Amino acid sequence: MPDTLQKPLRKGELTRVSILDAALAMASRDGLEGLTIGSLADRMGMSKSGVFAHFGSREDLQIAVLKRYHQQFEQDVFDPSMTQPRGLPRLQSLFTRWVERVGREIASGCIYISGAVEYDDRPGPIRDQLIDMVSTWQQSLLRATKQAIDEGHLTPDTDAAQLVFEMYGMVLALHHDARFIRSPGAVERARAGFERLIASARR
Amino acid sequence: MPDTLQKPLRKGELTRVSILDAALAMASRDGLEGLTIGSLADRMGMSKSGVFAHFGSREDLQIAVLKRYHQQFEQDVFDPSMTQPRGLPRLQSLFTRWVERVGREIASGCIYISGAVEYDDRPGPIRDQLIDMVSTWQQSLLRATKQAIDEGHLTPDTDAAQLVFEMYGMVLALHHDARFIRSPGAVERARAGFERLIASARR
DNA sequence: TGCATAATAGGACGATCGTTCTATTTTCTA
DNA sequence: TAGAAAATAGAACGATCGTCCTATTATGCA
Repeated sequence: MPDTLQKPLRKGELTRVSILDAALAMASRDGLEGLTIGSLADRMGMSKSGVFAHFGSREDLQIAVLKRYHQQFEQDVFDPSMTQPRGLPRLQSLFTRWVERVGREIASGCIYISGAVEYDDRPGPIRDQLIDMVSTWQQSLLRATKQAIDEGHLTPDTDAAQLVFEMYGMVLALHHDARFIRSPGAVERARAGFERLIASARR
Repeated sequence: MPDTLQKPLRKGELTRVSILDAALAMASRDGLEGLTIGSLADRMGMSKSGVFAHFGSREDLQIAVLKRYHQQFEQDVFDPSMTQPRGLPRLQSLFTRWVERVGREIASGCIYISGAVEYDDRPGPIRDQLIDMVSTWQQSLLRATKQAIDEGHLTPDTDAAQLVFEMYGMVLALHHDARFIRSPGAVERARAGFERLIASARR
């Protein structure tokens, strides 16, 4: 094996990751646009320029945060669901894990959702990156839904894209009610809505 | 009638309203937090201090924008629906007018929805005001749904709060897909979702 | 253990923000 | 129409932002 990917393991690489984790936590709470190098430096106990040096620009930092969130999301929601049998079980796993994650994120917030509002009218690399990630996730849901139809778990006349639309709405409503309104029971409502949605497409 | 409410009709009052309209348009596009006195002054062809003088502070301006949005929302969605017979017709009118409005707002954006994300973790008077307005709207939907049950248009075992939760999710998904993803047909999906939702609660 | 290099600190920059102060112009009224 | 009051302009303030430049400290390899 040629040593194309050498192992740097330099100290700087470690602090870069820990900065990224702090930035992810802050961006989850205050939004990607609320992420500021000064406050990030305070949180890290570093100087502004010390933090800045790890990323070429604030925009590069924001994109790095986005990629890290995506990576954690896939690892937490997507990957384990792929071990489930294709069709309805896999689709249910995707949704359940998604809802559980957003439920856990109530105190911090989902960057896919907050980012969609922050960048719906702000063109640039961050918006492009975000749309790419969210679209990928929606495509995964769509694929799993179509497979559930192919496997005969859902009726053949099921509108897969419509079902994904409503699934997404369920999670958006969960995020809205739990995080903004702070009304309890939103996780259960999202689950119940999904059950009803599947039930009406099953037979 | 005592002249408790005299008619000032001063010029300042007129420009205040036109500033407010410009501010509403800008806040719809860029969010309430993106609203800036400098850019607002540019748009109005006025000086910063000239604009500022009409509102005691930026926060007061933001709250004024919020109240104006609320007023237009009620006038556009709520009020005309109240002329419909109570029960399902009224509920359908509320949802349809809501969806139509958000559909029209694709180029600008709904402040209730963007504000929910902007202020889900930002305490203060703006958040309080926003929660008050959104809660009022949700209560209106809940009341109309309960009336539809009472009138026998929906089955007695219908979970009204759950139905409102899913209605809200449908509009959030519409806003998300239309404004962020820019995928066409979201308005039709929201309508179709509502139809299915009502159909399953009808018999 | 020395030394090149990576990592970080400190300070300064221009820009933009909300806000305040004062001066000037416009509007309304007696 | 003169004069008080309202509306607006202009400039300056302190704060914060991202970014750049330079000096200092820490790291890791020969």
